[in-house]
Amino acid sequence: MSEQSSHQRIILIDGHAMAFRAFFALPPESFKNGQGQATNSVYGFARMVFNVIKNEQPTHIAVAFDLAGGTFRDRIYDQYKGGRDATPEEFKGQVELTQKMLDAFGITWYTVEDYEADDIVATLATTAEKAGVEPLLLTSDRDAIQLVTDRTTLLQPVKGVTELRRMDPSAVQEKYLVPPHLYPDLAALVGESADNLPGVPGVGPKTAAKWIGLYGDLDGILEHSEEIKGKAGQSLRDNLEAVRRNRQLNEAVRDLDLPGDLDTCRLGRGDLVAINSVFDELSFGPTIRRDIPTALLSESSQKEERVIVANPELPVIEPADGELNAVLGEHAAVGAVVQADGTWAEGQADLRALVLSSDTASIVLQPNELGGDDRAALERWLRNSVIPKRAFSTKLTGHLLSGADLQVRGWEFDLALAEFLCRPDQRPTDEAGLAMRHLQEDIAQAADSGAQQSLDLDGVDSQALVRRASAVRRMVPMLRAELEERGALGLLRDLELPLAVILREMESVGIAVDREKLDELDAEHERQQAQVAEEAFSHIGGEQINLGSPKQLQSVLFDRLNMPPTRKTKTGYSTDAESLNTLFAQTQHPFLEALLKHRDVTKLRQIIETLRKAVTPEGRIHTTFSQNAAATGRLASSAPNLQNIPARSEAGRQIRSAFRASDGFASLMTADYSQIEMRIMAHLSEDEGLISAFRSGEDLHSFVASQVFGVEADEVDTAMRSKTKAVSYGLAYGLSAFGLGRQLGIPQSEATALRDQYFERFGGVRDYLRESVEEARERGYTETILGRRRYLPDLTSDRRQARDNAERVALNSPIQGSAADIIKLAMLRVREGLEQADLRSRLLLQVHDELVLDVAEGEEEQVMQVVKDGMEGAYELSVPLDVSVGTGRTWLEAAH
DNA sequence: CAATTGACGTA
DNA sequence: CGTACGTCAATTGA
Repeated sequence: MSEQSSHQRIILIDGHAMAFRAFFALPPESFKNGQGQATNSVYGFARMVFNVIKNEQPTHIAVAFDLAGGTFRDRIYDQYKGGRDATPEEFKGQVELTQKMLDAFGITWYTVEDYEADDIVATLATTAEKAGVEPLLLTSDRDAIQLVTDRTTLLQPVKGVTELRRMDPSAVQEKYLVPPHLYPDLAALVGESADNLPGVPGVGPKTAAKWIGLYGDLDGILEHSEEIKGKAGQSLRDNLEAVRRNRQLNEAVRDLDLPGDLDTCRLGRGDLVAINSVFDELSFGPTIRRDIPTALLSESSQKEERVIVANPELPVIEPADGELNAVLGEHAAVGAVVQADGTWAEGQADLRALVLSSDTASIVLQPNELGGDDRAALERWLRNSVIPKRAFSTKLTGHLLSGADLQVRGWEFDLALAEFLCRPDQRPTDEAGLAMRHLQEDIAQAADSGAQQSLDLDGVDSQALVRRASAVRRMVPMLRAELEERGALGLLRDLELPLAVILREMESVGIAVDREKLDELDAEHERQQAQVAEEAFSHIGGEQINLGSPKQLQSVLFDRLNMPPTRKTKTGYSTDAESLNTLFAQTQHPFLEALLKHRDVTKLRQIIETLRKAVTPEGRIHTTFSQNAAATGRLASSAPNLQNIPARSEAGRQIRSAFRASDGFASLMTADYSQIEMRIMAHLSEDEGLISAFRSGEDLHSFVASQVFGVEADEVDTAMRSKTKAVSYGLAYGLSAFGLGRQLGIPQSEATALRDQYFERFGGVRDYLRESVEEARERGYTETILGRRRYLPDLTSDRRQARDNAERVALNSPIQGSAADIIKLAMLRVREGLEQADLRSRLLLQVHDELVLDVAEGEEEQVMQVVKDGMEGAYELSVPLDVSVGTGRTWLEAAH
């Protein structure tokens, strides 16, 4: 690490001045925590800290605050800093929060009774200079200008708190017309309105600077005040006392007695657990959560690390080499790099470099360039399941290594998953996305900077890779501690981590697709789309509007055809399917029918098109499963999403016939849980009625309906059944009587009655729902059967809307989340069962309550057994888990 | 050109 | 004014 010298640098921040600026830089109404406390200033402060650390790479940092109550300056001049506007209501409390946040950051802050923040800054700057540490002052207070020297630089905020101007002695001279040490002299003459210090009337910076030029300094001017001619001279003589007072007040105190020494201010004492808990309290979002640790735990605050670059000629992973063996053998993190955009080019991503990082050194290597012995050593190391491996994303890293024909065993920690288990509502920790963004930045950066001081690995900055890998390594213990605190370590180790391996395989295998079938479907829908569009145009006078434009539709429907207004949206009236149906019921206008049909066909065609584009040359589609996208713990599928392939409409379902068993396999198998969420509801609520409904083995909704309506099972008609079904599922979603009524097209009063009737028979459900929300409110989180938590601070919000929403989430999360837990367990069991029985059949997809598999010739019976057992026995509820299985040539045929 | 919005597919 | 997602096209805004 050649560029890093032993140069030390301290950032000194005037806390009050900057907190106040931050307050005005960001709108308080957009930054509120769960208690309604404004946090905009705190947020701005955090961003400022991040920026300044990132840009200046300091080794030390400290913040100084004023104390309430006066200082010695007030005793000298009772109008000092008078006449200021009252502190804005929303600023109150934010300084204390900022201080609390700084504690979590491990940043030392000071207050000194009777003195101002500026005096603290002056003292620290003086001390630092003496110790050979370069001070950088971050304050908007002009009193700090006097502190600038050739070793001390002032960072003056220009706009907000992140846009800073560097003020060194020559910059001060240029802007203020005097050198820094004379600025207080000038300010004494000119006055300082911020401190309510009036200067000499008629004397501005130019005159003051001229005088200083003539007489050397303020003392010289005062000595020769009688000689100064003109109006300004007289004005000076009339205000000598004020000038002397100003000068006395604006002199910074440089010799305060502060606790600790410079080392107290050293950067790198942050505590991730504390940081996150304080961010929770502040309701801060994902960006700052990601940024702050990188700054506070950055390389500059750590001891230097040796970097070993392994090239073909360097035999660095030979186990005989004691030191390097230790590097690889001990707790290493693994980092990896991919070349392009991570899409499935020929089914494989392209690994360009791999970083192995330990506490003592990092090794950068290019696995594909490695010589035979080294390559073999690397393979052995990666395959050894006893050696724990960690990565930011084990799934992504696994893909990359697999692309280089390297197999990994012994994954022990995954930062992205750990982070997700701690903060499931924090959205953008999409592992691939985040890693990719970083990598692309690296690549772009490497391309930009022609001069490379670090080794260039095909345009990838090896230093950046090392920084990332060691960041991962250092973050692991912190996240682990946090997981432990939240009781989620087992969830990571026993569920998510092994699942990541399975998902990697599923993504890598992909699912076979019948391309001709897709082409066929596409052609058919294209034809239909054109036909229906013509039909639609014919009903509005032949005008060829864009049927996909809500805006154009609005003008046709509501302006030209004068149809009654529908539900309001941000941009006008809604034209969604429900609104159009309502309009059709009112107007019988044939255009609406054609439009709805056109929507249908267009949607299907889009889906088909998306799928067609996703088919690889090998005739397969590889989705990506995210383990950290859905806050309930469900998986999400993307690029393309294979969890929303049409199933409800007949036309849509045909798309499923394009998914087929792979070559060399006999059939596709689908296996799904029936009513898993209602079963979980029965389990969690311990409602006897619901439990016996499941144990009876009869149709659930009919059984429940017969209870609710008090009729025999064979007297339940379809209307009763569907109403009951709507109530059942509505309950799990926190549905209101209003919503239920709308859904069923019955008056709200009737919906209320229906729900009451339901609760009369299933009182346990009502009690459970009520109690579970209350418990969540007290604890601050909901929990699934496996202890997966979801934190819901809004349950105690005083904003109705936010609270109601959180309550619905609290009702649903344990149910949806427990279902997700169960099918994840099932996937581990199925995968294990297939391996144990030495079967070739393989998992392909998971669709929340359904698994899809490739079944090899002759394995159908065995696979069915493994899958059924694996799923049904995944978790023991107080009701049985029922799984139905189907097989067929295509996904459509396999459905049941 | 990137971000947002409306609409709609799934469980 | 029912939970959880991802994707598309049109639109908006920098």
